[in-house]
Amino acid sequence: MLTKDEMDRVFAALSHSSRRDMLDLVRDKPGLSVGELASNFDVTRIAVMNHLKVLEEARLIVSERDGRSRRLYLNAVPIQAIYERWTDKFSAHWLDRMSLIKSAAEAAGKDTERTDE
Amino acid sequence: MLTKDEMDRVFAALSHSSRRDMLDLVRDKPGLSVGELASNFDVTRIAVMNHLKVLEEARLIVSERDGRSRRLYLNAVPIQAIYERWTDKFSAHWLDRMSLIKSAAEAAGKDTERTDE
DNA sequence: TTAACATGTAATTACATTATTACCTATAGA
DNA sequence: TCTATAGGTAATAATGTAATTACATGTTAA
Repeated sequence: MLTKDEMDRVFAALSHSSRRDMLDLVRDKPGLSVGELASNFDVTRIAVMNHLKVLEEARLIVSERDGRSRRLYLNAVPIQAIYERWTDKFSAHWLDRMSLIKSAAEAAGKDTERTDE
Repeated sequence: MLTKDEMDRVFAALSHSSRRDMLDLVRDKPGLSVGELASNFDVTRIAVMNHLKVLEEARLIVSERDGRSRRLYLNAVPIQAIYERWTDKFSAHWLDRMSLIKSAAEAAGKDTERTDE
């Protein structure tokens, strides 16, 4: 279980699409270096490092030094915690109420580009 | 499945802790009015409405008019989509690599205050 | 119709995040 | 050593988000 503060950091980290992309890349190439990671983005290496810092402070990415480079890895623990938050706290209720919610959505005409997804 | 743009809106909406709290409240009292929701927060009603707008644009909350008030409901669909993203795209890999990731984290000494060696 | 109420919009200000340039540190290998 | 390389830090500019006050719209009930 994460503290409220850790939860804040994880959600803040996930709120930027480049950072979500970074998680995808590190997942696909565990042990990727900072430079290799940065080469996948249009922004500067420094911008990527700033994002990396946010991800590391949220503990979504962990790293180990390897000579003059640094190897990056995904850390699943915070994601597991979020998964548990949603499933335990939300989904258990939400699933029970799915039909109510869906009908409410349709009645409100807010969900109308596609009435069925 | 959500578009990249819809995904952006959902993560952005979830990034603010007041908005996550609002989801909890609406889940617990489906059909809650805007004013009732606002009474749970220290900020102004307008600030709450701004948050509400973000949540509605992310389709995490839907609403129906009821006379001069508005009833709010949770919409589980975007959460389901995220859940599927993480589980299909991330967790399947992450779970396979848990031990690798954990040992990497410990080697880097980034994941715990305790240096267990 | 009118008063009170519930909600909504606009414009502004304060604050936080993102991306940049310039500079600094540490390592591998000729 | 010296130099190219990989990474890291600091300060700042540009952009985006959050919260506010003031005003506007629409609904109920007397």
